[in-house]
Amino acid sequence: MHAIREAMAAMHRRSEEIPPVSKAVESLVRQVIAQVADKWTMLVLEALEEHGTLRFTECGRIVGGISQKMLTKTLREMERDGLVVRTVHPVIPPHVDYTLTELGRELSAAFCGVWTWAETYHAEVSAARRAFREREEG
Amino acid sequence: MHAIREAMAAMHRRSEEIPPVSKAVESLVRQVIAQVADKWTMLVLEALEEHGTLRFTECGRIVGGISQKMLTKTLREMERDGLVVRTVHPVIPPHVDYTLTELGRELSAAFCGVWTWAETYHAEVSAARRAFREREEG
DNA sequence: TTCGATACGCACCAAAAGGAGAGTGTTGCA
DNA sequence: TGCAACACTCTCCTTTTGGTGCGTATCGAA
Repeated sequence: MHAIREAMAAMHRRSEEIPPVSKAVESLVRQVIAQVADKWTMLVLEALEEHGTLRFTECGRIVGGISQKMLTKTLREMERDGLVVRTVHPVIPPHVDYTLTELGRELSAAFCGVWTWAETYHAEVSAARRAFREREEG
Repeated sequence: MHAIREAMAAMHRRSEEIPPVSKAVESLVRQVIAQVADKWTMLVLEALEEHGTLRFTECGRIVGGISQKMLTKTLREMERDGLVVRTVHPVIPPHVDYTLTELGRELSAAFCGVWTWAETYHAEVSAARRAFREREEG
């Protein structure tokens, strides 16, 4: 799992010089993570995974609590990163739909663990928060 | 995996009325996800998972590129949510260290899939971005 | 003739995220 | 006397995130 960091650490041990190519890959992985580890991205990903192909408004309704602006932005970024395909049907009124790519489905599967964690442990998190607040106050 | 949503959908089908208790759980899961699906949280989680117990400055160095302010904030929130334990050794100069709890280790394991995805597919994401840009421009 | 349907774009604004740099408190060492 | 060490905190500032509401295109239906 942490092959890149380990390789970098080994190189670091050998020469104190981290070659720029590894740094580039590191930063790319980080950038991808930062992009993708986003609330709306996760929610849209899950909506598409569950419902297959969705239209714009439909997607927004299923995700819930997202503004049109953020939905547009999130979907555009996901399209740019190759997670969804956007298909425009040139009819009136306009009809656009979104489907996960294989890459998107893979990411969705990867996030599955985090969803499971949240569903399993949300009570523990709540308890921890209460305990923390009491420690702070009392 | 999507037990809550499915249960809610079923209830919705039956009565058009979603009971407040399920809504509360839903929103809690969402809140936990939103909190935890954060760039710095993921990075700190990984640093602690790999290195075990870490001190403040050490943790910041390993994560890399994080300001003291954000490191403090992230660690406090993780402590509040029961992901890390903060131990203060009352010596001079001060010595504070951070360790993952069981809950934190579980979350780290859950995120493992996302790290693997990023390491596996970052080249595909880059390619998709290039293609997207070319489509936009050309 | 005007309204509704769809998938946005745009402008304006508030709030939060995040960075840089200075300050703090105590002790041991030079 | 004065600096270094650590783990912060505080202030000031810029950037990003996110919300609201209005505009737009076109056609069919009322």
